[in-house]
Amino acid sequence: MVTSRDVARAAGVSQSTVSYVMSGRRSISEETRRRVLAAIEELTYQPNAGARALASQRTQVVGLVVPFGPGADTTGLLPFIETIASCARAEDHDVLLVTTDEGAAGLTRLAGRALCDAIVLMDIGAADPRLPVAAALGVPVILIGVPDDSAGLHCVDLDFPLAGAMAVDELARLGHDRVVLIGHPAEVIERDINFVRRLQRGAEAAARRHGLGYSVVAPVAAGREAARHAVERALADGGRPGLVVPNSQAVGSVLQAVLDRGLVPGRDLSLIGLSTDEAAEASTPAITNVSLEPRDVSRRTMQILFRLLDRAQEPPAELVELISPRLTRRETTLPAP
Amino acid sequence: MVTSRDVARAAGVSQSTVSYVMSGRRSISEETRRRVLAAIEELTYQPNAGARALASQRTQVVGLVVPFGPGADTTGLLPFIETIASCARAEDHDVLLVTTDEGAAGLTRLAGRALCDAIVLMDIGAADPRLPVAAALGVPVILIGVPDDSAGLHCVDLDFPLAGAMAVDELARLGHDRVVLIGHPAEVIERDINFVRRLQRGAEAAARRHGLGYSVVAPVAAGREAARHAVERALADGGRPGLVVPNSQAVGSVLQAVLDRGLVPGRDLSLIGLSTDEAAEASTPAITNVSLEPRDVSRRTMQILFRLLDRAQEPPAELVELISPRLTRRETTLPAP
DNA sequence: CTGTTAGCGCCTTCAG
DNA sequence: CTGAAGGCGCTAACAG
Repeated sequence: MVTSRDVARAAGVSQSTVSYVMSGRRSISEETRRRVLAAIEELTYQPNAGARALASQRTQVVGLVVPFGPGADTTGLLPFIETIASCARAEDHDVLLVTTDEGAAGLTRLAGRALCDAIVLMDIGAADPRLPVAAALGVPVILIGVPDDSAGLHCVDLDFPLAGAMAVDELARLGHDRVVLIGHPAEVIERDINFVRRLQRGAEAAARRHGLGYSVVAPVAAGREAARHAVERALADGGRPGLVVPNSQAVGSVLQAVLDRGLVPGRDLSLIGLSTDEAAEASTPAITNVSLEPRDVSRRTMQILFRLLDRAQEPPAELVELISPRLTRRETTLPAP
Repeated sequence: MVTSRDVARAAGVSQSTVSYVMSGRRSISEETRRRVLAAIEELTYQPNAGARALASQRTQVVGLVVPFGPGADTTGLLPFIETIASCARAEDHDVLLVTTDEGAAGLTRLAGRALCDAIVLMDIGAADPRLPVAAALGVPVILIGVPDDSAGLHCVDLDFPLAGAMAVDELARLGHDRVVLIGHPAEVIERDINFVRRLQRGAEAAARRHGLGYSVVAPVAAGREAARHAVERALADGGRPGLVVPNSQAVGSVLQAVLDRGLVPGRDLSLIGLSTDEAAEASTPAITNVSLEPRDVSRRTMQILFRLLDRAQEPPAELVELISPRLTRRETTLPAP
């Protein structure tokens, strides 16, 4: 292993000078700077992360807590991880992966062992038991997801009320006279996450604005049978219904159930999913969707995180940041009138 | 921050005793042991990871290099990551995520900065330029995927020749008289990965054994049009063809293309995909598949990794470990005769 | 502008 | 069975 002392010796300077050349924390004559950099290059020196963390109290690592483990919804998770990793690297940080099945213990470990400088927490429940722990951690924590009470922590999430409103606006524009939301399975609602409610609120308000009928069909369990039942009930009342399916996992089977009834979305009715663009495009027919914008959400998260880490900069005053979704028209909605 | 000195003071012992209690590297009287553990509990002491790494030269971190970035195939990646993280935690290790778009630089960084004790490298190309670098790293590296020349590194992967043979065996059993492989898009073959060829070899040998016709249709580009063309060519020669699609991403559109021709898999022909079980089950109709067994592959990988880290234990003599796939009969293959 | 020095918190050899 | 002490490699005062 080559240390900064080796570099110092090779460059004919003191060890601390090497350190200062690397950090830029004090001015160095062009001459010695060059010599040191040459020696670093020559010896392919790299600073020891543990030693640096010990001395500087900064690990250059971001902890990322992701929803793995039994019962977790991992659909569309990858773009989040990817974007977070990429943003971290852009600031010369690394990402340490922790899974939600460790619960609060994972958080105390990250902070207690000084494994990272900040934590990104995903899969936030409405009353997530980890939040009080997270808030008392002594390390900045940012939530992806909005709980009922954020405990003073910064949150970033999709603007779900707006997502609901956008879907309904579009259905109104296409001439539908009523809107049906096909909800989540009961277990998701239980375990999770108030984004469903937030979306419903937005959708309902928009429906009222447009004077459209509005209903929610009882949550769909996983699987095709349940989707069939839900669609049956959704279509039972006649009229010209537009369907909204705010559930990445269910969109496919709901679409299939509609097709199985001999109805063609895009001709006989409209269906708008809340899902990743990837999934929406991969489907046949391609689904008109409101995107979850994982990349925008992640980017904003990391932006706030690094602002929190630079004590030079003010953190954003607003604790809750909502990212606007994007509606993409594909094949499952009627053509514009 | 509470240090081991604080614990020592609270327990009325020396700091080194605390260290020995935690590591178990020398015998401690039951009495002092109890006192120390009580103090640790009381103060909720956790060892500082940086300090420990610096002193012990072990980080308790596993580097995981995953295929993110433009052009990477991330289908079915999550179960790998999840299983690797879980196995790491089972040995009190953490996982540091690095993306393939850093290339060899990511590897030298992991090792040079002493960020981890061992590295798991995914998305291995047939002649992966990172391999010589990886082999000279001074840190154990394990590959998920089998390159042409493993450079002395341990590899774990699905047994693709066997996967090809299993699919063909099944098609023979179901009474088909010829087998068509619908290959990968040219760009995948280029960039990647010789698993396609390995699978083809296994499939071809099996077809010969059974006296079946065997052909490969020119690679499918991404998208539905390409799938349509491929299916057209695959079915052009008549007979009773069985299709094998060794491409998670293409299975869906190939299936759709078959349906669009008015043919029903499971009635008019058979289609076997090489894909995750999740994707195979989610599809309508559910796809008979040969699974990629990401969990088995990952578990074996981590088992080897920790054996390499315990210099007490012998590493496995065999460098290349192949995991057996599993064929699951679903709705896209004919009923057994 | 540069060098010297004192830790950061823990592991581990050496003494007892 | 336990304590004292040196050092892991780096940062950041403190001195010049």
